Amino acid sequence: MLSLELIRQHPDLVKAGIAAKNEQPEMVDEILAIDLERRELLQQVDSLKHRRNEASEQIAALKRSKLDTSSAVAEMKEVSDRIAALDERVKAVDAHLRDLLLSIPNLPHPSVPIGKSDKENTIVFTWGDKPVFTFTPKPHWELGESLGIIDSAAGAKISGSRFYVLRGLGAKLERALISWMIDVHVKDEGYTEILPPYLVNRESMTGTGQLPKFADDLYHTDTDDLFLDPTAEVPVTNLLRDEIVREEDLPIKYVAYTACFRKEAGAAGKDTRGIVRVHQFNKVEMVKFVRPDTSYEELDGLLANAEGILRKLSLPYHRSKMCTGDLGFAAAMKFDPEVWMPGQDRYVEISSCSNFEDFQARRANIRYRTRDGKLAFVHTLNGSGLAVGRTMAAILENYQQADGSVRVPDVLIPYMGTDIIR
RNA sequence: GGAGAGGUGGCUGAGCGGUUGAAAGCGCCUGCCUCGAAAGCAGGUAACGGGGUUUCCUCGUUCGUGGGUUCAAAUCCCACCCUCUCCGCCA
Repeated sequence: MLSLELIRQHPDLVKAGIAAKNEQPEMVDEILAIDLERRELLQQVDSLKHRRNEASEQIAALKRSKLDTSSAVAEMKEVSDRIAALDERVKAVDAHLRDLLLSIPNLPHPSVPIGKSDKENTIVFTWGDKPVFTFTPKPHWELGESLGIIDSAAGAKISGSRFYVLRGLGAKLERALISWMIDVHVKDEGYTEILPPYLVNRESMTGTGQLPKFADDLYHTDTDDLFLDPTAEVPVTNLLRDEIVREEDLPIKYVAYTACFRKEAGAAGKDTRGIVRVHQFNKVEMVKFVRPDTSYEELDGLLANAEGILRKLSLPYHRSKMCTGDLGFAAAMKFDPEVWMPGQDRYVEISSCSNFEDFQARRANIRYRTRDGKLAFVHTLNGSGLAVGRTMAAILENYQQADGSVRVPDVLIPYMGTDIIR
């Protein structure tokens, strides 16, 4: 959510930012009109309420001196009726204004390159040497099937398309990755581990920005109006919703594993093979709450933490910087580390690290008290560290051998109890 | 699922139709004291929104949420949500 004050004072700047995200800048004019109407209504109703408050005191005084109050009471009854009518209009206008404000995207940071789509993202740098094979490397779905560790047919039977079953060392590798990633972030990088609920309420989804605009991508329970997490970002960020933290407690750094559930509504026909685009996947997510003046520094740290996992696994990757058109709804700046998949001859997004500045903090009302006693919104950031299913796919493709077996990366051997999957 | 208790400021917790934006305590801030600190003493300390002569003044709203009664609601009534205790069920 943007501050109304910013929209009032710099409407053109806000419009430009919205346009850069390929959204509708006309919303700004609508907001300004409604804001004006709201303020006019408030002036009327507030002065009536002032009168009512004064009259109430007079009536109380009359009663105390046992005098007649009937004429004053009759007059105030009329005033109260007018207040009720105006209050109803204020309520409607407030709701409309709030709906509009919740539908406005965050503004891109001024340094983010303008661009229409992911085609205009830029590669910041590339790390690692691509593995050299004496044979044609296979995609992970072929390896997974021949090794008997990824079973897409079983997933389709028991759930539907875009579901899969892991078996044996495949299941163990997934579990090993989750444990190891969390251990790295906790032991080496100072994050606190969180294991949150997978089902969250409407307020939480609104707080991080999934609602109201992206309901189509979410799984929803009709009986009690709960939503399945599309990412641990949602429950973990909302951990501090409506809270006030102390400045000296910032930054607060959480890491959480959850399963993630996404309808992939707009992805028909895309990535239909393998396990890179599915309705349920595992992810280890890092979430930070920081002082506003430090948030871009903290974004660098977050990227280093996400990419550290790739480096420890010796997986080649590059860092992609999102242009304005590919930032998404809530981010002011975003980088996607993308891992090399030799079996598919392409890079695949494996993490996404964003600074939301105060956009989520405003929606979720997450504040901190400064050392001189004032209240201010924190900045929030999050990044995958990493998407676990895609990490497994990258390991299979990068560590495969001529006979179809897969070496286990060194750091995972203690977690796997073996150095080879065959 | 059944029975009961309860949701009040940064925190604990009083209040149960009008003088309560809300006692008291804790915390925090300022001053005195001190070489400095602690203790002690004195004072201050909610958020959000509107208006203005915009380091301040003023008005309004807010006591879980939403309705209702009333000239007037933290206080009375209704519904819902949440927490705690006990019972039932259950991994």
